[in-house]
Order: sequence, then C-alpha cells, then structure tokens
Amino acid sequence: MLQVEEALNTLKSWLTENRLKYTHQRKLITEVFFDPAYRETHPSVEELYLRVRERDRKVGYATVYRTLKILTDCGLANPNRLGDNQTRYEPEIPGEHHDHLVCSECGAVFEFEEEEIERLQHAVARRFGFTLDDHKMVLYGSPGEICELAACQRHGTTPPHATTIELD
Amino acid sequence: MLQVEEALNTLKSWLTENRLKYTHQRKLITEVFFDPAYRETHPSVEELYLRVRERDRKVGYATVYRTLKILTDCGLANPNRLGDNQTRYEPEIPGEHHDHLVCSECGAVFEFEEEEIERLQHAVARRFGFTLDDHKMVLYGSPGEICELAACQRHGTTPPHATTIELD
DNA sequence: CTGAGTGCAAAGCCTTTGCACCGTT
DNA sequence: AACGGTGCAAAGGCTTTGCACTCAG
Repeated sequence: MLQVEEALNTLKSWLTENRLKYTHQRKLITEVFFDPAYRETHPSVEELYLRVRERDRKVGYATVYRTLKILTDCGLANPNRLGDNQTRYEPEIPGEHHDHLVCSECGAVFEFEEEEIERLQHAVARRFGFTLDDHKMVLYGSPGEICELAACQRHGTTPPHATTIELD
Repeated sequence: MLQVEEALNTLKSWLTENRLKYTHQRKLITEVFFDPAYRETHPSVEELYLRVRERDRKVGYATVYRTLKILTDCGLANPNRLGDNQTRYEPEIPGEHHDHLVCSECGAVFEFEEEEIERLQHAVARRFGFTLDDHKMVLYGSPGEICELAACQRHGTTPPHATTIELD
C-alpha cells in the first residue's frame, strides 16, 4: 500500500508542476497499476485497461494510454518490449531496476538484477563519450531437460514470476 | 561482395532444405540487404523496400516483409527495436554479434561489442536454469558537453556510424 | 469560470493476409 | 505440370487523434 501512496504523491506533484490535473481517472489507473497484487504482471495497455474497468466501467481505452504516457514521463512506469509485439509496462520503484529473462518455450517472464552488467553498460557508454541514460535488455533462454531451477510453466514447477507472454 | 555471396548461398540452401523457392525477388532483396555500402544502416522494412525498388520497380511491399521474415528464420537477418517504434533489420554475419548504443539527443546509432556482458548474460540465464538463446540490448546515452569521443551528429563530429533514427 | 481531461469513434501506422496470376522446380 | 511466390489491395493489431462534453483548479 505504501508504494501506491508514494506513486500517487509523485504523480500529483508532477501534474501540479506541469499545470496538469489530478483527475479521478489518473488516480484510479495509478492505483490499479501499483496494486501490490499486480506489481509483477507487466500488463499491456489492454490488460491494465481491463483491470481498471473492474473498478470503474466508464474509463476509456484512450485514457489508459494517455495516463500510461504520463506515468512514463514522470518516471513511474517503464515500457518494455518482451517479445510478443506489445508494449508492456511495469511500475518503477526508485532504486529497484531489473531486467528480464523470457523462456523461449513458454514465454514465462523472470526478473533479474545484475549490477555487474549495469556497470559495464555505463563503461561502454563512457567509451563512446556518452553518459548512460537508460537501457533495455531482454534475455531469451531455453530450460534444460535436467533443469531443477527453471520454473518454466511447461516444465511443471511453480512459477516465481507473474507473467507469461505469447512469443511470436 | 564476398558476404553477399555467402548470404545468397546460405539462403539458397535453407530454401532448398525447406522446399521453398529461390526466386528473383528473394535473391534481389538479399543482395540489397547485404550490399557492403549499406551494411550498417539498420534499415526498416520501408527503407529496404525503397532501395530494392531502385533496382526493380515491380517488387511489392509484402514481398519485402515476407523475405525479411525468411532471412530472419535462416539466421541472416536480425530484427531490432532501437527506439523509434519500427522494426529495423541488420545483416547477421556469423560470429559478429554486436549491440547498440543510441544517442538520446539525436538518435545516432553506434554498434559495440562487449564480451564480458555476453558472458554475464549467459551466467544469468544459467542461474535460472536456462540456456541463453538470444538477447536484445540497447543502451541510450547523452553526449557530454566536453565530450571528445562522442561522434553524435548534433555535436559536429564525423559519425562513425551509419544510422540516425528518430526517437519518440 | 476556463482550460485541461475524458470517452467515443475515427483515423494512423506498421504489418499481415486473401486471392488471382506468375514462375521455379 | 504442380505448387509455392508475387503483387495488389484489403484487413488486422495496436496506438493516436479529433471533437464535443465534463470536471478539476
């Protein structure tokens, strides 16, 4: 719940700074997006739209698109392409960056952090005379036969992840 | 020219294996795609289509899409999303993988290789019990004021890269 | 009040598909 | 000759936009 409040505060401040309005819809969409129960689901716009509609039938599709754009602009949402040709969003928690590993077979999405890769990415940017602003990285992998760790759905283990996408 | 021939041979074998046909269009599109003069331009389908049309006016848009799909399937083309909401393709040279760094300001695209990052990506996949099949990584960076190295167009240096995209 | 925001439907993009004709095998 | 390929135009997804109405500040 805490993070929902923080997100709403961030949103509110950002809107005020930009002379935009803190509307019922923007608040609702942000609440749903940051709902702890859905935090790791990497929803597409449509998926989020459907969840929002469960709470308020009158919210329009376009509003969800527009709000997600705002959330992205104020650093609260992170758009990603994981491989199913849709833009998927995830709530951005300050200081909590992670990247994704997608199972080539079933589309299960796993999150991971790898400080050393991030460091090297900064180094690469620096090598070109740039300061790293952002990056997108997605790994695609196949679970081995004798794999104990892979929690890939198709292999029967309980998934520690919350999303499964349909790869092309 | 060598790589064009190699690509055509690879394509031809693959088509034969799959009982598909080695048509005039597929040959032409592949030749244009692997043309040394354009090798690093990361063309979108439309850009490639336009180039192909310079050599044969009758080639259709759909054929370029279909052929690029084939080239991707037989490992000769690599689709990428660099940040301008288009799929851009680059010729795949065996053993020559690289990733991209995009200038946040002007959209200039730079290619780089970083063995250590690749190694760590394999390690991450392994940690989850997966074998790494593929990955997508794009870095976004800003050129510094006092930057000598950044060959970002907007900053007046000769670009060592061949593509500039329009970021959203 | 006033201008930004919303919902709806229409329009835009990029990409795929159906179909009749064409060309490789 | 047989069957996959091609070109064209139409249709599909996802996303954005125009517009009249609504509501936050």
